Amino acid sequence: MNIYVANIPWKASEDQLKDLFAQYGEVTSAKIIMDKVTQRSRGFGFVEMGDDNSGRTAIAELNGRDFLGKSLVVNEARPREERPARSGGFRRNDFN
DNA sequence: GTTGAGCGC
Repeated sequence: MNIYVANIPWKASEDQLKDLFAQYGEVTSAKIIMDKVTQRSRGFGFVEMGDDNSGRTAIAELNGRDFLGKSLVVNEARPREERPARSGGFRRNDFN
């Protein structure tokens, strides 16, 4: 279950985020997105949970909840940009 | 040492 977490305070770390979600289920991995150049916290991150049910529970319980003084925004994450290597599949002009 | 809408490489 991929979960998108926004409105994260800049003082928060991945461990705190993982610990926060671990209360509602097994957290496979927690990651806070940092800036590419300055490596500073962008204020949002992603949490992956083992159980989809626990993930939904964590979303329902942590969405809008206070976290280090900021109101968290928790939602289901969108599928990441897939990195097409050399997938022998369809091409965009195969319709011709 | 700063900032606060938004989706990661």
